[in-house]
Amino acid sequence: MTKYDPHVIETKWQESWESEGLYHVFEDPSRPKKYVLEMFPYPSGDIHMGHVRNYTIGDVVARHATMLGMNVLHPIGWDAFGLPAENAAIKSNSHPAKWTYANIETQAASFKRMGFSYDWDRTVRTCDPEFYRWGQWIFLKFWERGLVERKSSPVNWCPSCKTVLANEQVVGDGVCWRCKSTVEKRELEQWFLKITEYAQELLDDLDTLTGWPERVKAMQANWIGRSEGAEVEFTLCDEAGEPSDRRITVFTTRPDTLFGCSFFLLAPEHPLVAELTAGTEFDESVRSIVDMAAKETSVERSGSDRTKRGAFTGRYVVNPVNGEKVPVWVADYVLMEYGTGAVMAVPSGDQRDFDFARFYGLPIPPVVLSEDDPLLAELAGVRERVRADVTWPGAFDAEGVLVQSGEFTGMRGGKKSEAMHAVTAWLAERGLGRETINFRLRDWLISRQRYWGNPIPAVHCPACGLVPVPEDQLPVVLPMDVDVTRGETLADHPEFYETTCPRCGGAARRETDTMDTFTCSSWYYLRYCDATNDGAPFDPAKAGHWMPVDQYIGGIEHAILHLLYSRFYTKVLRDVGLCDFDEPFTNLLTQGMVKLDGATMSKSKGNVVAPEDMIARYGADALRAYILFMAPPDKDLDWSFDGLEGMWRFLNRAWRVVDDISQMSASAPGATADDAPAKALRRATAASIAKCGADVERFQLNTAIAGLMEYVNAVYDYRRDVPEASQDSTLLRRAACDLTLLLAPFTPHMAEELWRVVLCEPGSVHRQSWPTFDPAVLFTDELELPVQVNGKVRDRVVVAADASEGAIIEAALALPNVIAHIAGMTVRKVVVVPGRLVSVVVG
RNA sequence: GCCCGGGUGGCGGAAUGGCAGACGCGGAGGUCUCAAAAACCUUUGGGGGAAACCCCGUGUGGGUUCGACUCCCACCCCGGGCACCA
Repeated sequence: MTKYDPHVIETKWQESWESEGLYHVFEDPSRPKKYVLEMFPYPSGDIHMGHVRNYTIGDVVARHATMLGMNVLHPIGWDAFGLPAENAAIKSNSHPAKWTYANIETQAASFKRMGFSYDWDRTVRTCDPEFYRWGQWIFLKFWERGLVERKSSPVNWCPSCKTVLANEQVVGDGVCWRCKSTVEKRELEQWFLKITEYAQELLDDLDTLTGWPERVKAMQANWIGRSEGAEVEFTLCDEAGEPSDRRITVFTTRPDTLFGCSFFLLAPEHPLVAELTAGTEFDESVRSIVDMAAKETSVERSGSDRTKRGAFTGRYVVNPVNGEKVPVWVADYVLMEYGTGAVMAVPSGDQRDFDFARFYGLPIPPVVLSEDDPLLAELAGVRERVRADVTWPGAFDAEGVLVQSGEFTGMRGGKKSEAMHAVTAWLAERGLGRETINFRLRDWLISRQRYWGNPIPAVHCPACGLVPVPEDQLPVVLPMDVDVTRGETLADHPEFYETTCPRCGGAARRETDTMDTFTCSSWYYLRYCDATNDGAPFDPAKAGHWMPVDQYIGGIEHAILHLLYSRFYTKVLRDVGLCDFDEPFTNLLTQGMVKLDGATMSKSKGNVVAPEDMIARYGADALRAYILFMAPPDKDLDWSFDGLEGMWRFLNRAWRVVDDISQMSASAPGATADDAPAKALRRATAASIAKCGADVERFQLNTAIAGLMEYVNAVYDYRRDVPEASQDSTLLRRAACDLTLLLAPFTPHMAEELWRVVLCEPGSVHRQSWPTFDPAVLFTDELELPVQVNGKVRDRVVVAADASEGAIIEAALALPNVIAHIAGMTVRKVVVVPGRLVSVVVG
């Protein structure tokens, strides 16, 4: 009789596994490979419950796959660059590297204490030169392919983080993803990766990701934001309508409404605005709109219930489709970032234009009418404009029939309509427009004005311009003598930035911006395949063996950011010739958040439940099993202490029954019991093996554990129902061994102790095969089938497993409660679902 | 507004068109004990009934089906993403 003592056995086995190299893995082509990966952590400090959940899910999946005989890669590493390290260094008067590496040590110790089955030899830390060197190398490959651009544009600036941000890092109501400060727009010259060149493929390939959750794919599709339409050329003209040689292009999804364009709009930031109004009487009023827009944040400027403001520029453009002269206005609701920053206003077909037209008294000529619009009687078939206003309360933007639209009158209009294609074709023939696809996705701004990041390998040469650092000079090493506590960045270190041009040898300045941390996380999963390679980021053959990641597990908060960037990197590396696959992550599991009373746990709120405290009390195995049991992995979970005690009880119950069975003397040879309890136990064993495996494969880890509880209950039932002297110890020992094997992925330490010490079985439980069973055991001689009368269960019938349909019906109709419910009625039909139920229809 | 996901006991949750509520927490009662803890046993959706058993019940309203938590249509509510996107 031994006691379950997790504190002794857990650390004992952790040390043992490490010295045995139990989780060390190498490529073995003789077995099917499986790459199980959890999103790597940021070394923020102690681990929290979210980590426990994320990495436990992955560990169960990896261990189960290993027991199924697969060649499993299950690595870990740290996403180690980033601003929190700088902030922490300032606070503690230290260096970001010191803080980062110390936290990595702490987290690594916690992960080991949780018993995760990582191959530690493949550990990646993105702030190690051995890693970031290859991030720079990949950047140069992007550059060679024309995917790197340095350009000036209005960018997001976080005043608190003192750096620019990518669009994807501006979240919610225009706040910084990390510090939640409101982001400002600034016109700056920055480095971009041209992710937009892959917009169409990133969108199209979402359809191939059948192993991804719908909502993640929907979020990415939303973010990429494809819309089909046309570019249309408007020609600037003078007040008399005499055209100039100056054209302004607009993007529209509704070229079919072109005849309804009654004014033309420019964004306040549009470069033409100042030029058009300079020195005219309109300059002042236009400037007031421009200034007002500039002062407001993008949050203040958005919101559709806001009154739209604008000013006439005094200039006109010619509508290409009818030669009409329309006034050019500046309007604060036109965005420079989307389309061309210029819009053809069709107030009858667009609510915003409608509001604007009403406010400033501009005409609203109807061009697309609903079938039931009374105006249709007046305007049907009318090609010329006879009406320039409507009595509608708002714009009509649905499908309808064209009126007052020249030769297109009578066609069906709407998005992607007949008229849209016809008008676009007409424009294209005359060189006045073309079909276009517009994306919401912007290029990825990757430069950061921060120290603790991967230096951008570029040199500014007064003679040669921007020059890439040659490959053989990589890495551009991040110097360690920068004092962030004094607010220093690389730009404060002449010994870093003073250099010579790699091309002409003249004096030059090294780039002092670093790369967005998301560049590191966009390819780290490839590095794990070949983590110590010092001649390349990875060997394509090794990546070819392991990639793509079969199962990726992480938080939903990366639905756009990390997952989109990684997909982009993979596609570029494929085009570079380093990968032969299109997508990095075949299956994705987005695990839910761990909350406390509905709120996210955070140190600042002081509502953190520390995993370490739970381990100290119940051990890592109980914590692992409990966090999995609380809810399905993809659902948010509200932490509660109540059930943890129950999980502790379950582990003790399982321990006790295995321990008891291990001490039974062997039953007489050949004396295999075949009574009902023995059959029931055999069936329970087989059913549990089947259920547990199937549940793990579909990530129902909560029901997998529930199934193990049922199994333990079944073993107790047998021990209770059969007198001790008659119990079949062979059968029980088999059950105890199978139970231990099934527990192994979930509670690896307890299972190991039971296997090696209590049951005295040879070798590690984690080197055993997943248990199998004889399906024949699942069949029974007799079945109990529910009998429904008109859809309601009224009785149960016991029949032989091989009974004929006729015999089943006969027996069912003879049941007392069935007779009572069909009395006085006619049996119309009897449905027998084999092995399931009997359904009697009466009327 | 558009796009996703969700709505089941006191609670976490289960049920891949077939007995709704598995498993666990919590509750009630009991066994063991001087007592407690631990362990074990019984019970636990609501209502009626002594019981057999009956009625109601998976956000709402319809539909398909012998049979619907599950499939279809419409709607309500909650969570999330996008959004003055032309």
